[in-house]
Amino acid sequence: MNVLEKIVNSVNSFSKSERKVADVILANPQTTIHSSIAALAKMADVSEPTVNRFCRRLDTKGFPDFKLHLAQSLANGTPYVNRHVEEEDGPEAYTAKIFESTMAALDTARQRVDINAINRAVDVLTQAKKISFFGLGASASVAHDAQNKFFRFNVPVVCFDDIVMQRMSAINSAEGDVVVCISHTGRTKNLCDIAAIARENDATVIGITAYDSPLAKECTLVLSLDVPEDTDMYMPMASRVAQLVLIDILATGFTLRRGSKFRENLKKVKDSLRGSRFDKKDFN
Amino acid sequence: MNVLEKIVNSVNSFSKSERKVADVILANPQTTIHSSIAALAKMADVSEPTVNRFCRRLDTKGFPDFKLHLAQSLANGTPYVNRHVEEEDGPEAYTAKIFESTMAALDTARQRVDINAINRAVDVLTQAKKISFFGLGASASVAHDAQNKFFRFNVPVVCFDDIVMQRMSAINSAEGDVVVCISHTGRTKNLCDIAAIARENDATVIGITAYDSPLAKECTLVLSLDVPEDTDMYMPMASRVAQLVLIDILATGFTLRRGSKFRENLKKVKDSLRGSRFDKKDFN
DNA sequence: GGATATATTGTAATTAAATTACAGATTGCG
DNA sequence: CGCAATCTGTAATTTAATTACAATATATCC
Repeated sequence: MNVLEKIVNSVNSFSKSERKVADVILANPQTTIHSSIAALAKMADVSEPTVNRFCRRLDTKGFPDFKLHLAQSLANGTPYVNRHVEEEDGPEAYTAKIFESTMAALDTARQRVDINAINRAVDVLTQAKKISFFGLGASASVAHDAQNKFFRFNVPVVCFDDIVMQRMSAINSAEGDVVVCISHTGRTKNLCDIAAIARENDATVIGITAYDSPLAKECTLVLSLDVPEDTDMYMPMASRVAQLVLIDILATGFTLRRGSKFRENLKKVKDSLRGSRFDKKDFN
Repeated sequence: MNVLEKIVNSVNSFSKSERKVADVILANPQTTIHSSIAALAKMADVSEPTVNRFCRRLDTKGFPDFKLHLAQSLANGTPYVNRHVEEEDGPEAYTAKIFESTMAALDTARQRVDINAINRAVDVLTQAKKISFFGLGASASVAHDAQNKFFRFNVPVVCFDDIVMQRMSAINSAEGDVVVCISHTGRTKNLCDIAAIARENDATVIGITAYDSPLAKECTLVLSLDVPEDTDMYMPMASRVAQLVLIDILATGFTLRRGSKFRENLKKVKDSLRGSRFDKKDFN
């Protein structure tokens, strides 16, 4: 385990002086790895053996060994152990924290995601006559993104962020159509309705939502992410990124399933954009 | 630069004995970081001062410092390798690869992002009379997401993914207004026009785009991400995720700047959603 | 080709750093 | 309040790293 995390986790088992050492190290991990035990002891206002004991308590052989571990932790990219943004964080701190917590969220998402479900979802999508992406509020932008990606596959794709349009679209769905409902909580009533309506009309409903949620119950197939969300900010952040990555995965699975000649189709779409863009070289 | 790479690169400038040291280190880097200078000297069959001189030649302060650098290189070398999806990948493989390459992209984005620019952007946003988010195609969903986040701050926020609406909105902008233009390549002609128009009308234009692009040239302030994009798939993936995280960061900076009482405002917005949702406990 | 200069390497001495042993201080508990 | 257990610091010791210098090898020039 990462030494920095270890320090934070075992803060309780430290003695008073050891905690002083921990505080100094956590406050300036970068300087610590370039300090001698004497310098660190002075900074923490403790004696040198105390620092040494601190190192040993963390299952390292001594101070030099501890510095080695610390250096590796820092390189690994976890300077800010506490990944939650706090009131007094400066731009440097909150930027790092948000990047890191997002990466951490993606990491857990990767571990928890159900590959089988993904495979079945790709199956269903490749066979779809029409694909609809529905999301409300925060999840609407994810739906838009999905539309943008699947649209390139030359498949009928629809995306609505308006309840009424979604409803009409759901009522008009038929067998062979696939409806993808996106909601982090899975507790948005309107979206549950949409899922139910679509199913009643024989569409296959894929839910990108929390497992065991009301929405999940209405779906044919559930893709759950279960990302830990920092609710302090009252804004969905990591969950939405994870949803986007999931969309990427579905789109990738789609193209792979369709085979190589299909990929030329994608290139055509991309090339079509050329006219609307400045050339890569000759501007300034 | 990575010490290991440095060793490989400067192999030519080493003397005979120094090369012996280099060989031993490259052969067992892991044991090296846990060895004393004496042990390493013995392994390489050279004297201790030779090892020390070797370390100095690599711009380190001495042997302990060298070990520190080496430890960091080793940790840095194996986070998540940027792995490209291949034709024959199964669901398990491409799922893992996409997660990992996204995480890798976020990692480089974090390292390259300009904290100062972020801070200034937050500055500008907190003082804005009106905030507009503009994106086209793939970047439209990022703009939507931004709108969704900043909307909660009770600031006038506007978001258009339609060129005509963007144009009209840009023309109507005035001093104190902030226009955020989002484009991965920064070469979308229409968006460059929008940026120019907005600036002519005294708005502050923030570009979330490639550094040194035509769009960047039209902006007051550029937030560049420079994420390596896997163009094999002909779909923007990692770049969009990075953009989203950047929006998260700006939004977070915004709330922090506004202070704690402001955060209650966010809670109110969130609570307002309650009526549209199923209760957390009593369904099934 | 040999003599001198230059660079390289090693030995031994020195210095710096880390660790240990032990004593004094503090805290908790009866 | 006093004893025991746990911390903490001082000083001694050990270990590791560095420096100074000498010896050796290598290159250069006449």
